Amino acid sequence: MPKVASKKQVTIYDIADRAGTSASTVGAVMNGSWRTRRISEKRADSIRQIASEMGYAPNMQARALRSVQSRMVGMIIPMYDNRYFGAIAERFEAEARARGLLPMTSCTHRDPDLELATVRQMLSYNVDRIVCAGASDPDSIARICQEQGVPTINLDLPGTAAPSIISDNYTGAYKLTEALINRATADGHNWQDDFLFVGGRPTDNNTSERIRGYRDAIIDAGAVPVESNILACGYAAAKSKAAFSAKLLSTGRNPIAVFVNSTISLEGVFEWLAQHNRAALDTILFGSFDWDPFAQYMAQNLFSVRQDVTAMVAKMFQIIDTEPDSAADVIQIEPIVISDTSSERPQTFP
Amino acid sequence: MPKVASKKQVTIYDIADRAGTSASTVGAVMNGSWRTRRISEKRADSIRQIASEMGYAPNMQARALRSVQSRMVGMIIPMYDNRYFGAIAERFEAEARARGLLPMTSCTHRDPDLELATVRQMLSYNVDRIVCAGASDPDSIARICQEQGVPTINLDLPGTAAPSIISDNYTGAYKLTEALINRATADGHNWQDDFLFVGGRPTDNNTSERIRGYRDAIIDAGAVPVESNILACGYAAAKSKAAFSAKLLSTGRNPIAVFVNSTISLEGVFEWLAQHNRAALDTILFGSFDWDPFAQYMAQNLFSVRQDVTAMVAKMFQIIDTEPDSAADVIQIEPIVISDTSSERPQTFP
DNA sequence: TCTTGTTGCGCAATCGATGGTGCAGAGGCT
DNA sequence: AGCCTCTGCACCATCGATTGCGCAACAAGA
Repeated sequence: MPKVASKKQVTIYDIADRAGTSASTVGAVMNGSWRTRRISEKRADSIRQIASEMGYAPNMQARALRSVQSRMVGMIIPMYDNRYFGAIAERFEAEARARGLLPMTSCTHRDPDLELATVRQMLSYNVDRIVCAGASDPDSIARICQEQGVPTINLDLPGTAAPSIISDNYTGAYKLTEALINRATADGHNWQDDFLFVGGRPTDNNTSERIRGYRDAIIDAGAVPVESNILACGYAAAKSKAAFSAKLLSTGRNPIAVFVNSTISLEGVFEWLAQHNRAALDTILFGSFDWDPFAQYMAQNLFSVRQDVTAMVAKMFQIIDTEPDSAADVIQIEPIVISDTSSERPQTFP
Repeated sequence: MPKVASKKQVTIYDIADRAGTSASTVGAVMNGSWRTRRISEKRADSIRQIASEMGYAPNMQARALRSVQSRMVGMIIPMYDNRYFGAIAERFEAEARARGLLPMTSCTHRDPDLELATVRQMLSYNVDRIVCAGASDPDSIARICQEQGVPTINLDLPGTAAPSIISDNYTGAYKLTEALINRATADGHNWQDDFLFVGGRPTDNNTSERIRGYRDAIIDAGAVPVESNILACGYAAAKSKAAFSAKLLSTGRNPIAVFVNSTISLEGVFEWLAQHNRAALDTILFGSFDWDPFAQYMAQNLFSVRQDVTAMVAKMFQIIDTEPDSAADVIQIEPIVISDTSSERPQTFP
């Protein structure tokens, strides 16, 4: 990066000169500690006046260097390619800003090495806290952060070394599966052998909990889960597309219902169907764990689970605000199950 | 934010002690200036060895305080609720990381005040550069950054006070409009009075350029643009939904074609149609300036313009890398026009 | 008048890395 | 032996804000 001469920054020394006082007094006034340092109201006012005239802004580097607190909070997140993570980033930034903290978010592509490298980089900048959203290995991250005395907190995927805020994946998946079964049954389908689960990593907590919910709902409906119908092939659209395609080509028939474990996996499924079997888009029942507006409005028969991102991030900051070093509890937030939108009144033009 | 005791960070002084040398020597070795400071190869090796054993990581606050360069680059962006801006954030982070810079991105909701406040906050942290992506008022931002000697660069929306990298909106819109007209004509429709333009802000450069492309393509097709068909009502889904709804209710008929100026506006249009006029989803021709996978796969008759985000961000960093203080040129990158996907072979099961 | 307390503020060290400057010792030349 | 040139490194001030400590001025009580 080419260097450009950085011009004058107003410092507390400049203000002290103009105010005929000392830098420490100015510093105390500017950072709010002036009452405990017994600076008079009058002097504080005049300093504030001069500071605002001169356009003073504190140098956060200097403050962080001296006080160790940087007022930066970092977050790693897998991707920005879906509404769920987009909303997490957005809420995280808003809540951080509301507290005067500088949010730094970085997407790490579900790559454990990149996650660690990014966290190390953030630690170099003395971030006060790190949020691991959807991290592959939150416990390793928690460990290296603890060495530096930086607390972490997990979002979306839980860990055992720091508090975690996640959705109630089991219940969400159970209800979503149940809704699909009810609809399939109402439509007179024999869904038992033709109800797929597509996407996700079998090793991650979210996927395994959702599979558990999927299985239990099937069992409670009096059927037997078919293991070969569970295609936990990863999240990426290309992977779910390939797995879904292979499954359909091997069975030679359309499924009745498909539980898709993320919008990004749903993208792969829809892409394949749009290209090879468009009619099935209107006949198969879809369940999506995560919500996307286009999928929701366009598919006639889509049920979604929408995770309560606002509540999750709010809860997370509540923990950050109140508990300095919290236990590694897992807090579950109930997601919202959305039935398809086809219930609203049609209003067609002739 | 509660304070947690921050433990020992390894510093150059700790390493100097263990290596039996001085902090300045260690510093020189760690930051790469050791050759010009005539540190011997042997000593450099032993210091590096010890540093890695002790797990040294430089304190970037201290470095930034002393050297003025923070190695942080900030970016403001409107939202993360669509693929276009999500991709911009993702590419920005990747390119920054490849250069050893710390990316900081923040979404500012197209709110000029929030944009300025966020930029000021970033300036407090001495970011080396600020990228204004889709900023409402990039020139004001450029001005306050210039006061601090921090260069800026505009992405997506141009400004006059800093270099800008944008899509060739005129050409993209012209081609998109042309494609829609060709299809409508081929389908035997009389589209001239029923070709809407929905979404965007008439005051922003992208919208006005796209409207210009839309108009010119209509004129070149031998028709006359209808001003009341241009609904530049803002980008938000709720606004486009309301404008589109009002238009349809006032004319009492479906349009033949709709040019929608962003996926977020398309969301509003689709939402209204899904709720009130679902059949029209399959009959109206849609053009979307910006691409979304679900919209693309699900709509039978959607043409999209996909902006070349990778090229745009690469070009931006090329300017950042090579030209210290570049002229306020506007560089246009050609976007890609995508016809609907209905051309691929169908493969339906019985 | 002299101690004791309180108010109001300045001094100076400090955080960790950077970079200008100075200086000892080795080696070469006359 | 005396002088010069390099080599290799150490010393120290500095960036801007924070903070422990100290001290003058004044009031109040004895």
